Amino acid sequence: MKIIIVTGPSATGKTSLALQYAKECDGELVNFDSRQIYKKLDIITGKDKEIIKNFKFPYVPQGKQTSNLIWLYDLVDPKEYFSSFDFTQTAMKVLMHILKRKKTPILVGGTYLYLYHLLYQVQTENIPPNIKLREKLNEFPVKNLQQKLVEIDKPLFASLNESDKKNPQRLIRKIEIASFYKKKGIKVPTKMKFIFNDFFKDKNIEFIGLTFHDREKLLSTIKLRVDKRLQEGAIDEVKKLLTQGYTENDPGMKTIGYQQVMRYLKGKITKQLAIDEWILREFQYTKRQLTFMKKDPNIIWKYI
RNA sequence: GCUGAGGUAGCCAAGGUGGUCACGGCGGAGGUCUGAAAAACCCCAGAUGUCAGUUCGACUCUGACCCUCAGCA
Repeated sequence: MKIIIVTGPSATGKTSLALQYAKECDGELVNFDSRQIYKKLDIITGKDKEIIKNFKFPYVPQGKQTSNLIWLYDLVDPKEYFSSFDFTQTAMKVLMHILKRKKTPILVGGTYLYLYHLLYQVQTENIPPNIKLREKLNEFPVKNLQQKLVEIDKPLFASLNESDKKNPQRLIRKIEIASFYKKKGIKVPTKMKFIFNDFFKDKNIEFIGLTFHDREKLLSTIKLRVDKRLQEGAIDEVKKLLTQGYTENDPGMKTIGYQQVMRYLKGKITKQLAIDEWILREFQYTKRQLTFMKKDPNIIWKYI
């Protein structure tokens, strides 16, 4: 059985390539873009709804299509949390469903962490996030978070790298984990192993990464992308969300583009500044994703 | 042309009675990544407008010059 994966920065043509594969091997797309999971965030997250709508499966008479061309779009409300764990759980169900019907799953997206967990993570214990605790701990300075973790599990803290030791979000997660184990009276495994997810072991995987050959091209493409989104009505999309009561603190709204446009609409920055910052954040984000992805030896890179 | 203010990294910007590696922020490079990831972090590089003078020693004091801004002409 075949599974195709297409990843890389935005505006590299992931969707077109995925659709090409869909035609070639009777496939169905599975989105792994963390922002497109959200309902109502269409324009700025760049959902290709038009392309999808106009897609025709070959060899299937019109009106007889039973396939869902893309999965995991519009799954949750912007006010809801959705984690990489949630993604993995949902994606596994979808993948099995697609394979059962003898179709080819084509994973498409840019959130490498989601893919990483799907492909490599072995979930040993079920330790859900404690939102109340997080909200409380978010008020704490890093020093206190470090102390707290040291109190609960000193070796775990010691095993963290310099970056994580100073990272509030990661420390809070570690506190959640350490507290869980302590309550159960089990020692926290400081080193957890990564194994290739069993599900993928017997599959024929084609793992494609699309990227630009230079940064200038990346930046100019992002500029054009942002321009396009503005023309498509990005500002109105945010206006509408604001009137519906969404705020910059909602999980889904913590997204590049929405943050900047919201600040513009609230009169905090000029429109030009909002646009410039949107482009800059998008560019920086892409560089971070590429840093993460390039460690994955399984990706076959294609430069455009 | 005169008067005033000022010239510190790509941008913003602190400083001092002259004395080890000149505070920061943004941006840039490189990284981190196990239930927030379009998140949150780590880390590295980079500067005293020019030329003289005073001094053991000047980014700091003096002078000239160049440039910027404001006001007056």
